[in-house]
Amino acid sequence: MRVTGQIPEATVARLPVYLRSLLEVGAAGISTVSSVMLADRAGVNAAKVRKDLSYLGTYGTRGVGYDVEYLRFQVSRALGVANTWPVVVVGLGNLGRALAGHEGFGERGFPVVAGFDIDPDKIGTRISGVLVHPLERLPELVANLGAAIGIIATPAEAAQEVADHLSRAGIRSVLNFAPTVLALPDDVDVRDVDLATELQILGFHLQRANPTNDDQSVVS
Amino acid sequence: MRVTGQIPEATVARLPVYLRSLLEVGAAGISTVSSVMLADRAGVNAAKVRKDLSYLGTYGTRGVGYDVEYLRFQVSRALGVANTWPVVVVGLGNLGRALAGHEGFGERGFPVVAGFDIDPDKIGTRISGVLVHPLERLPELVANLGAAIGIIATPAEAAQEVADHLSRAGIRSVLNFAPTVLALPDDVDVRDVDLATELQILGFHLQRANPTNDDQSVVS
DNA sequence: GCTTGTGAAGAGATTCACAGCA
DNA sequence: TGCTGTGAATCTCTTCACAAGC
Repeated sequence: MRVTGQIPEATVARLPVYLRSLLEVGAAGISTVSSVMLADRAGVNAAKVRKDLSYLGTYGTRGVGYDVEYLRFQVSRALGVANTWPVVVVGLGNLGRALAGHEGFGERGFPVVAGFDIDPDKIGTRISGVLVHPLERLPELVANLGAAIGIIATPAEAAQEVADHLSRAGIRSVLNFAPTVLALPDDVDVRDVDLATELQILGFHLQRANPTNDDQSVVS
Repeated sequence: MRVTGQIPEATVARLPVYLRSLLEVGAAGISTVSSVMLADRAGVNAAKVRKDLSYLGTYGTRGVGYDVEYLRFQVSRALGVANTWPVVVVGLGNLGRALAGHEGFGERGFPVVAGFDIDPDKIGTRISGVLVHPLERLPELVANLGAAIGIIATPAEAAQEVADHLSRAGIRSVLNFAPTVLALPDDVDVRDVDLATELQILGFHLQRANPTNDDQSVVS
């Protein structure tokens, strides 16, 4: 007997990757996968796949592997993929526009139901198919549309204020693209995606790989 | 004596956040920060800040704190911010366009120097100020422009092939926005940013917070 | 006094290695 | 025989707690 209780965060973060792999494998007409094959597709090692899946339940068959369709169902269920979580995007500049039009969102149960901006020229227009409203209408529209997730794609200076608005409007999950740390109540779940930071991390490794004169290991 | 050697990955990932915080604090005219203040700005705890900074060297003053300007210099140096790493963007759809025009990149030493796409209508045009070339010219232009980082913003189906092209063209760092796992040689550093996955992780927590009928903890 | 720097303890994640079972 | 499921070992990261030093 196994109680499907606490799933480690690191595992949760990999479940979407496994789900994707299972969809690919299923589309290829394969009906059974081993942990090795899944690991290969997901870019991790087999022991990790087995350990991760074991947190969800005992869904494999020893000597055989996992039934693709059944495992796909179980991973979907664990992720709550059956649910639809409507999303609002705040800030329809460069990046907000791309996010509003990102097809992957709607396909995976995250329809973008409204946009918000402070630019009067944008308000009332459709950007990437999403109608843009003034920020003041956030509380009303979040409630009416049942929005669950807010995406912040504003400049850093505006992000905290937007986050406060979202939080007050009842949003409990925020995906933040603004390069700033948001202060929000504990019951609001925030994930940061900082594009420039990602490049800086790559840059760090490049610099280590190509040490220039003054930047080798240094004794100080 | 301290040897500035191996910095843990988790620390490296936080350095850009500290750097940002230091810039903010500096702009506010503050010349000395404590680990508590920095931690606050960076959204982590003070012990972590001190431990992280201790991997770079001994740059604080007991009883006082850190000199903002000096620490900023040291963190910049560790990150290799003095270097400029030219970036190419492959795939100028929705997202690629936004990335090509993302101001934060150029500002932080990652100028976007060329775009690549297979769409003949895009080739030869400027998208977000970046000239778009056919994929075939990748090797030539990567060499001529000294590009160090490749951003993949294509559909998943095209991503592996693009990654192979980048790798063959000499690119050693890849930022991948395509929702697929790339197979690349070990000397190529890949970071994945999967937007839909981020939402799925938020969705997982939402579902846990609002357990519906069939999805509570289950004994199986 | 106050704050850093850091060993040591603790928590969490990964990997190993093998028993258990089709 | 082959592959899963999982304790145990290991590694990594975080946090604690306090000596060192301004």
